[in-house]
Amino acid sequence: MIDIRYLRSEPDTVRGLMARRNKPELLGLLDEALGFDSRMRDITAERDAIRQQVNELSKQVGTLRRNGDDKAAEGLQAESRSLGDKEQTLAAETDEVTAKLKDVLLRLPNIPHADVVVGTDDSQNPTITGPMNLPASFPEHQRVAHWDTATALGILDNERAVKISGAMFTMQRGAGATLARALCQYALDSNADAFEEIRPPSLVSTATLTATGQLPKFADDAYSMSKDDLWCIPTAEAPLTSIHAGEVLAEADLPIRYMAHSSCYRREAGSAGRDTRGMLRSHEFDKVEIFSIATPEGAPAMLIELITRVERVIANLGLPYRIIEICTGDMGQSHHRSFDIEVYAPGCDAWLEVSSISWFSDYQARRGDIRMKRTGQKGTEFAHTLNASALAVPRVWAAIMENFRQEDGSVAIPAVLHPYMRGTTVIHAK
RNA sequence: GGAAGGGUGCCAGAGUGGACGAAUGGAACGGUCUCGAAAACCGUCAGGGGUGCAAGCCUCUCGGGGGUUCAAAUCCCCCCCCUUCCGCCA
Repeated sequence: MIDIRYLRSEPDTVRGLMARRNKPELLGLLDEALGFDSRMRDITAERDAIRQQVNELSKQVGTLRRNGDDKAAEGLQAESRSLGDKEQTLAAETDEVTAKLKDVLLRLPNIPHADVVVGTDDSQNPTITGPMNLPASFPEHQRVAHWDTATALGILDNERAVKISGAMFTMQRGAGATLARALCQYALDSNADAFEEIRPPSLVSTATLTATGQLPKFADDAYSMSKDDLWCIPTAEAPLTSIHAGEVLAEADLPIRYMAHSSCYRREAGSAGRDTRGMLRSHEFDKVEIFSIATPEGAPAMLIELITRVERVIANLGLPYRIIEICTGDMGQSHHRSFDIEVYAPGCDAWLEVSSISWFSDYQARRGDIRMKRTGQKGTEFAHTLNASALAVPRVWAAIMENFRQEDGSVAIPAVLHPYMRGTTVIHAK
């Protein structure tokens, strides 16, 4: 959520920053929020004034009763009772307007950082690093789609995955399955120097998915279990963020660094039929996420740290990659500033998004009520959250199949993964 | 899933309708004392919302939500969570 007090005190600044997202309807939402807020404060003030009178009368009733003056007490009770009726009407209206305001605020996206490049869509995302490791040209034997290579090697069996679960599910076998797991282990080990490993729940509550921003607006994208009011996590970001929901953290304990490997579940409601072959898009995939809660002033440095860490993980695999910044028109709902790392896949002839590194400012913290207390100061403020996919398995797996395919159709495994491959350094057909 | 007992501030813990946003103890922080520390003593010590230049004032919050009442931590209802026992189970 954005800060309603910020919007209230500097509406034009917020309008200006939000306009950079190039979504005109957002300005209407801002005005709606301002309207509800103004109304809410008016009736709250009125309601509280009546409550004050009721509280005072009740105190007097108590005193009169104790002194045995029941007749006077009854008079005051009657007076208080009629005030109570008025209070109830106002309270009902307050609740209604508050709910409306909250609904608008939950749907409003985050305010982009002032340095984010303005654009309308992903075609305007600037490349800020690279391309790195990109050869001038690729030999023919690398111009083969990973699904063909992997199916021929017997390490990808999507046909049976579809039989088991339906369209857009994948299944790796043998060295292919080992490779998927090796990538996770490698990504975790690469960040274990500073990040505490977490094994969070994969099924989470509505509140948890609301904190990170998936709900209420993107409910169709998530799998839900209506019997139990639980949701399958689309990313470990959700449970990691809510670890400290409702807590007040000491400034001295920040930044907090967590990492987690999890399966991720996505309905891909808007993209049925797209990227249906191979490993580019599926309903269930594995990912290692790195996550941090930082102070507002510590957040920019943490963003750099996350980018640096993810870049190192990808670069050490030897894959061609580039880093792009997400422009205002392409930014996600919760993002304050965001970067993607893409790897090049010569077989598909496409840049594949394999990691997203994001700074959420206090947007998620406000939704999840994650606060911090400054050393030696009174009061609290919202912390900042940031996260990055350290490694999303399927597309990296696919890029390895295409970049390291050899003339005989086998695939060489990057050296950094060898420790996790049970001795396999090249995947040959069985 | 069934039964019983619980959920109060940073922690422990009192509070069963009115003087309670909450006794008492501990912790923490500030101070006095001290060369310094300990002890002792004094003080501070919840968060949200509204309002105000500010000091302050008002309001809400005792797991969550509803209800009864002039008045609820306290009475009633629903839900959640924790503990123990039983059942089931990898």
